[in-house]
Amino acid sequence: MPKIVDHDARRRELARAVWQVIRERGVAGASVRAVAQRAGWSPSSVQYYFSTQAELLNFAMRVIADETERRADPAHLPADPHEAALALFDRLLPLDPDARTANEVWVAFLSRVLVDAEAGAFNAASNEWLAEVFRDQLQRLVAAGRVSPAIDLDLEVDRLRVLFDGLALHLVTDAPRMPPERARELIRHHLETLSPSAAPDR
Amino acid sequence: MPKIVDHDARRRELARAVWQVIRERGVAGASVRAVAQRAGWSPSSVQYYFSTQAELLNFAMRVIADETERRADPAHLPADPHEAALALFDRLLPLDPDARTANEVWVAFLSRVLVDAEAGAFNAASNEWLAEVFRDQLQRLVAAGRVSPAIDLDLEVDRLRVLFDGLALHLVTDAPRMPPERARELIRHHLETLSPSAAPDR
DNA sequence: ATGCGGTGCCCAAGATCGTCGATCACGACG
DNA sequence: CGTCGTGATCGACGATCTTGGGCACCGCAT
Repeated sequence: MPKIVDHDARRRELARAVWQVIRERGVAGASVRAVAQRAGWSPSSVQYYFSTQAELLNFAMRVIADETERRADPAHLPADPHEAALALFDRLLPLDPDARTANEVWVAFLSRVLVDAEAGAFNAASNEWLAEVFRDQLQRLVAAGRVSPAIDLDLEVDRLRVLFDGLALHLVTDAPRMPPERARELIRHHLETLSPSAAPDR
Repeated sequence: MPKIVDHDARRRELARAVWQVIRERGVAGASVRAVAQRAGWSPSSVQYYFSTQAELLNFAMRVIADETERRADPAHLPADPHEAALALFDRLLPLDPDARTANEVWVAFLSRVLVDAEAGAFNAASNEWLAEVFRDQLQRLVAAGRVSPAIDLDLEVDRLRVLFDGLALHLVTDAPRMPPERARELIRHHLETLSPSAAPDR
């Protein structure tokens, strides 16, 4: 067994190069050759770890999804459900530069969801995961009396999912009209409207 | 002046070929050659009308955007503001195959919004237009007593924009979990929650 | 009617890309 | 010290986008 290399580490290293190239030239510019050059390797070396370009891009996408899920770890959230929900959105929305970069790359990957079956599966799984997270948060808020128990949970989960993804999209693609503070305001307001004490005028 | 051809008509003809190819082979299959073959021309002829592939796809998207704006023409909307709003969303959301194709192209272009200045400007203008449309609708609903006059109009416009774009995104990228009927339901429910008579529990 | 110029269309070549096969370097183990 | 598998590379093929040049044809001026 000669010259043992940590394959997974090398693959993650290449994934980072993919993100950089995508941010600089867009997903269309994320050629195998460009990624290889960015990472300081020959195109053939990249192919040694990813036999196909789709495999490379899909892996880069999966790494982002994994990091996002890790960020959402409920371990260090505030005890109060309402505070916890707000904190969770702060972590999930692309409000800081790192998360913003991840979301820019994610937006770029969206085009592949329509074309690549595996990317589509990742996207579906990611949506499924987010639905679970939001369902859990809403249930906690209901249990704490911060959200009316009479809501249609499935419907509100979907509304929150859609609102969240639209918000993430606007934060990245329409920054001038959607600064981070505005996004926080919208989330706060939306949760407010679910409150049992919410007057219809507010 | 020899052999005069209506350039704009020819360009729209090619745009239609783009939609057909996208529907058959996806966005990735929308190569210049494939579009040319579909339209019955040589790749070079297409090049004569669109010097670059991005230009071709850009134009195809713009045509669809124009048609969408035309479809949103409030002239033939129902008189009742609430019915009119629902009808408008039916027209704007990618519920039928044509509108769906348009939105697939839109999703594919989202990645370019971050790296291409022209795509960015187009996206910004589109968002601006949509904000105006939604603001107008909300104002009509308020005037008709279907939406509480106490709402923060700017905030609700933004919430509706974000909800709408998230909905359009999910309709295209997560069709199994977001069928057209569910999208209609979400819109109806969201407008319901803005109603002055909306009980907090519903 | 006839030549001329511009328009519409196309071929061919250059550049880039994804992928495949063959090849080289090298270190661990027998 | 030889052998073999791993890591890394090069070269080539086909497909693609793009550019530059060239061909055909139409309509007006002469």
